[in-house]
Amino acid sequence: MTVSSTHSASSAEEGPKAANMRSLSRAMEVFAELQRAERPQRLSDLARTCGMSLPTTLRILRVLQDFGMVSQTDKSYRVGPAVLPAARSYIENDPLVVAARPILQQVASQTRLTASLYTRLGFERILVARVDGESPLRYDLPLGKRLPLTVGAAGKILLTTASKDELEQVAAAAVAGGQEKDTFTVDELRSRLPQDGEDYAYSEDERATGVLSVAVAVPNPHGRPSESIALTSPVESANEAALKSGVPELRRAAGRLSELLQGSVY
Amino acid sequence: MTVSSTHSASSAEEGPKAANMRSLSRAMEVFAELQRAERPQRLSDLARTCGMSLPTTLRILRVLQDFGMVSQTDKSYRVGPAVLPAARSYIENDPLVVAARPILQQVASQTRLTASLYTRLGFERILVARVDGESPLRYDLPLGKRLPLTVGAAGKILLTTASKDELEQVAAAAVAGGQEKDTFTVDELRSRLPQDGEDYAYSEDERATGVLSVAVAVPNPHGRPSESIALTSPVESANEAALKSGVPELRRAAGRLSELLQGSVY
DNA sequence: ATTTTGTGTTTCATAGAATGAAAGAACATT
DNA sequence: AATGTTCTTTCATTCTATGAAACACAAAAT
Repeated sequence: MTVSSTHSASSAEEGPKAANMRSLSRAMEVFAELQRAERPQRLSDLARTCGMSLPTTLRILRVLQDFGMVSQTDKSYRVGPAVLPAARSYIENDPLVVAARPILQQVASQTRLTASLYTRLGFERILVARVDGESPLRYDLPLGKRLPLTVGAAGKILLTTASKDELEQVAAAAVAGGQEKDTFTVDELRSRLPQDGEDYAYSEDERATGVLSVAVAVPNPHGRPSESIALTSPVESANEAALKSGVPELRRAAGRLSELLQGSVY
Repeated sequence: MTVSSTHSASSAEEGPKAANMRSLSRAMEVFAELQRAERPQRLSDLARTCGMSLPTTLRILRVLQDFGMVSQTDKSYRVGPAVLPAARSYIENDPLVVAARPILQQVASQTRLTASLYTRLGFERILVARVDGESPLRYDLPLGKRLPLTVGAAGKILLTTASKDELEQVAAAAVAGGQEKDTFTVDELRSRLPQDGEDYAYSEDERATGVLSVAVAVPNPHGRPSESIALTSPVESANEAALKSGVPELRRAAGRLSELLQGSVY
């Protein structure tokens, strides 16, 4: 029963990184940097940003390219097409995501709101499934979008059980990531989080203006949940009370999903 | 001006693999195997299938897990959520895919058929963009789907410039992948491909029954195209003539996309 | 043309990381 | 409990990953 995710901080700076598999770790950093960059990168850029030598970076890119994880045109590298089948595989085969879809569907139709499943990754959360309610939130499907933990109901609820130490890391990461201003403190973060005793989080105009949201965590055997489900609505079509009335429904859904994390099943 | 993709064969068997970065190559094989499996895998399964020792496999999984490329629940491993942001990054930032969208849109609206962009990956092709015409082909969005090269217009057109040697590899891979029967020969494959002089391929009931398709390749500086665009329709709403009348439009679209592969642009 | 500056690529000796055998823990099954 | 299986850790050895340096190439500057 493990759902761990160590992943030491590190963005541009040096991360004390996991001891093992240096070359693989570095390769993943290059890959991550390619995503972060959002545009084709030259070899020398990548080498500098990732803090490794040109030959090493080149060798990494060549192998990743062999597997389609990286593409090259002329002298510039970018994320390659192999990530698409990988994502498809995740969406279609991940037991939690697969199980979540009908459950979200049910929640959405009962509440008539948009229901989403997030999973934590490092110091962010990722939208991994969504079923729209009556008033969809956006035109594009934001599946796979990286969102902060510190903002928005579905992020905050994942932090309620975090240790002081971890909150500090989260706060630091948020500042480093530019999502919070430099003066952001752990106390300020903690004040946003649900009070003890509350098992849901609420947000209003937090992550996006005009958007209301409630979220509950999906319990797992560790007591450190890494998934949350949320109800979201544009401010025009719902109010705080309407959203909060969906909380019991959310709780039930979370409970059902939680069973999948107990291990026993698969 | 390089768009290479060496990627020595290898599925379950030993591939003479690229000499470099053994650990990284092996890690990518584990990752590929996780996708192929389509269900959570145990450590020992992965080690056996990939032909590596348990400790090595374990170490690889741990690192991949740190980066979210792999998830673990209990004793079983699966593809992790980090692939979603990666795929998103690809779709939103890859210059070719980004440029293709409006072009496919135009083709689709002019022909009223579904227009798709495929890219070759190893001995398969992957759907990387699609714009539906009047009669959409399916309910689900098959983005990232792996499809054979040997079947379907968009696959075959990518093989027209292939060397005899490469065709042999393709044929062998198709047999090994179970998409073709054991007796499948290079000549049989070649007979499916467009005649010399034709720059488009046509297929009918090939990859899927009731589906017609024409495709052209997107030329690149090597003369070994790895992208193709296709028009597709269910048999009920179009016939061969209707599809083929879209070929000029496809050619123009391919020409525009081709410019992006000339390198000079970025 | 010639130099300069900035890249990318290859080579090579060395350090140190990746490796598998073996031993040791956890489990599961009998 | 006892057996068999799978997972995990340790550790000595090997071979791979590494960066310096030399080389190649291109673009810009002189």
